[in-house]
Amino acid sequence: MNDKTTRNNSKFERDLTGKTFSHIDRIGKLMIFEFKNEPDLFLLSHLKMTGQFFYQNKSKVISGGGHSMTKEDSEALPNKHTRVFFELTNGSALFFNDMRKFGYLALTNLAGKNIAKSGYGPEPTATDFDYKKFHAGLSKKGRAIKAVLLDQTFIAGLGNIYVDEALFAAKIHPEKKAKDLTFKEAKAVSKAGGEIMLKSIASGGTTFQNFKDTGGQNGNYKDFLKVFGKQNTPCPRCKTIIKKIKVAGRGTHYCPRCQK
DNA sequence: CTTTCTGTTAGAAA
DNA sequence: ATTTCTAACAGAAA
Repeated sequence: MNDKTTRNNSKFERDLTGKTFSHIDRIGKLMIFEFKNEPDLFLLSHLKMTGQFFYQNKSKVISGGGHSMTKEDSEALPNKHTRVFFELTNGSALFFNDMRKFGYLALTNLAGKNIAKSGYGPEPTATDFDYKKFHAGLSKKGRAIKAVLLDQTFIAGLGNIYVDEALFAAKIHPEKKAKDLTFKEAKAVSKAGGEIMLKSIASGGTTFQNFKDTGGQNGNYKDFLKVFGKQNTPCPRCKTIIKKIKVAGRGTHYCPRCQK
């Protein structure tokens, strides 16, 4: 929650009190909450680096007042990283936690939601993802392929972990110029990216340090990672030691032998 | 102790 | 126009 939203808390509360969540949409890493009978009201939320949503049913929601610091209480919500929480009519609650405060919740209207959506490129998970168009786009980019894959306006949804994993799957060096990818490579890396995302979603995401899902569970995709965080260990394909370098300002892991 | 690193991206600078 | 760098923040690790 940034300062701007904090200052607007009372308006934020006023605008949402009595409303009913009806559906949660998404584009890239942006969550879009919709409301029953409110076609011109949307709640946008981005988790950025450390944002988390937690849902607790009635029995677990604390009612306030003094309590001892037991082990169980260490997971009590709200806690010091809780920026916003919603008390729902069935007695349960939804908490938005964000240690580093980069994430946000923001109310907007239909026009605002559409503007936000228009800033995103196609999703590699889409069944109609256009590989030809993707390759044509790459051919105009002189930067490293990794930088382009992280560019949400160009292709939506991939973050640092999955870009490294997709480049490894497609055997492409992260610093290779985007324009130098063949059609075959462009198709392979975008296809791998989409498949990796879907597999990760199916296993609850990647818990790198302290990510938890809405119910407080770790993600299990870390068990499937091939190169991310695997620097100084053998490549699962060729046993060459995985390297870690910096590309586009981000920690980048790759196999110097497999990825050309 | 200080420095560097971290799952993201908007906005400034080049 | 496009690309790179920096800042926003808190905490863990080196």
